[in-house]
Amino acid sequence: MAESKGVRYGPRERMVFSAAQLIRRGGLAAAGMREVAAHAEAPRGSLQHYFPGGKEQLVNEAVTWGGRYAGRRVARFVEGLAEPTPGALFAAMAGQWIDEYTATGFAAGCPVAAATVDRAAAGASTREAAAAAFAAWAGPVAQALTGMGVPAERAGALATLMISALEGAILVARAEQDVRALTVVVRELGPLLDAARSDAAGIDAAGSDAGRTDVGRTDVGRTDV
Amino acid sequence: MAESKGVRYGPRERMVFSAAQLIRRGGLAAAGMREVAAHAEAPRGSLQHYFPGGKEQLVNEAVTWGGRYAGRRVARFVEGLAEPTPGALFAAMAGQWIDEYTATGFAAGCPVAAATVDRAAAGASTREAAAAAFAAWAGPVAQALTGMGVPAERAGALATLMISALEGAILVARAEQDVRALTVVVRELGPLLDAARSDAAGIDAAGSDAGRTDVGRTDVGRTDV
DNA sequence: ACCGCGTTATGACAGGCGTCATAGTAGCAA
DNA sequence: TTGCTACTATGACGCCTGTCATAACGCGGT
Repeated sequence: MAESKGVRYGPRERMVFSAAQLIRRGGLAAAGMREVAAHAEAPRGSLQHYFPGGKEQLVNEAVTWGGRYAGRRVARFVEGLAEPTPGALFAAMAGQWIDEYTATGFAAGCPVAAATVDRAAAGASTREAAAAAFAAWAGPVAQALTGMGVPAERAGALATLMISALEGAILVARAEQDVRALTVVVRELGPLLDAARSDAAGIDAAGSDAGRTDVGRTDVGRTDV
Repeated sequence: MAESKGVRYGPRERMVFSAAQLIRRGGLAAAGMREVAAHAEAPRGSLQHYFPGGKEQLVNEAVTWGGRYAGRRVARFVEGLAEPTPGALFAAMAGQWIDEYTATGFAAGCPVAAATVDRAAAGASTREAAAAAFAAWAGPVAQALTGMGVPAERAGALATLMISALEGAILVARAEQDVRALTVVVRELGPLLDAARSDAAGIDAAGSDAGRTDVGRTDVGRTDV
């Protein structure tokens, strides 16, 4: 995104991208090889050329891409925040999903989650790709938290909490076809996250709008996943 | 589970049960009709007899069963808690998964999550079954929270938060093949949940072991899902 | 004996899947 | 031109899926 060069993405990248999209919508079963090529407007014959490892390779690259994308977004979110607090970052992360769901419906979820659900039991390589994707996502989050004053030894745990709550809320939201779960976790988790800053002593009790996190549109970055 | 009557489950129930098990492991694609019958040791010909609605009906019943099972477990957890606090309930819920994963590995996840990931975009009926399953789970949780002193208007939100965080942590745990995410969400969320009790004023700041939640084995109920 | 009904058995069907073999095209290099 | 390489095209293979049609079984009722 915004790679700024005028290059059209090549067929290989488009197929990885399309695979991620289709996985987002209906799991691994919905991402048939023929359908991926069609969705990417790429020649079917290129599949065995670019992905000699077959579907497993394609899926793994799609999952890896998803993790890297999420990680890159975190940095964007941070620099787009008016008041950089942990709760505000979490609100921005969830806000991306809220925006997508309200704008275009609840058709798609997280590709890493789908790959985990469908392949965690079998195939070690895809499971490892999913774990790496979560790590590539949690890393920037934890780093951002430390930058906001959260003690380093706590940042990793809070990053895991944020990602877990977000993934779960995405699931519930898709099932309910309602962003309620997403707004709820943002509202309930915001104060906890903000209170984790080491310089935020004494503001953990109800009051204090200092690190107040709003639930709503974020307008940070693009939602063109 | 402990239905106490000596009746063996009929083939119909066994097939629903087996479908849920297989979905837990590899998503809807891993729950083929023939395989469900084999896993349930039920005659293949009974499938079209008991489930004239085809796979969709079977899956929906499996998802519904999963939701009801989770809801029933909540009541068991509550009555098994030494000190009934919201954080302790959450620890017990996550503890069931920690126990299963440490004992038998990370092969299986939540069937409702898998069904949501695989069918939320298509097929409205399965998506509705998933939403109903989450509701059948969140209801008892919210009720238990109010019984612990959480204001009624907050209990629903906290139940959603608990379920979301748990579902997400299950995902991350399976990807990482490590219960870390589960223990982390329990530890980080416990104080927040306990502080939500209306009679818990002033104990939200670091100290107070009153509602301390331990992460670890729970030994509450069976894990025979 | 006979019927009726709930249940099971079995095989076939069409369709989709991932994979592969094989041939073909385009473009650059010498 | 010739040759080499990167990429594309196409059809077929075997396998598995969900579904259906059809027949048979078992057993209680009368």
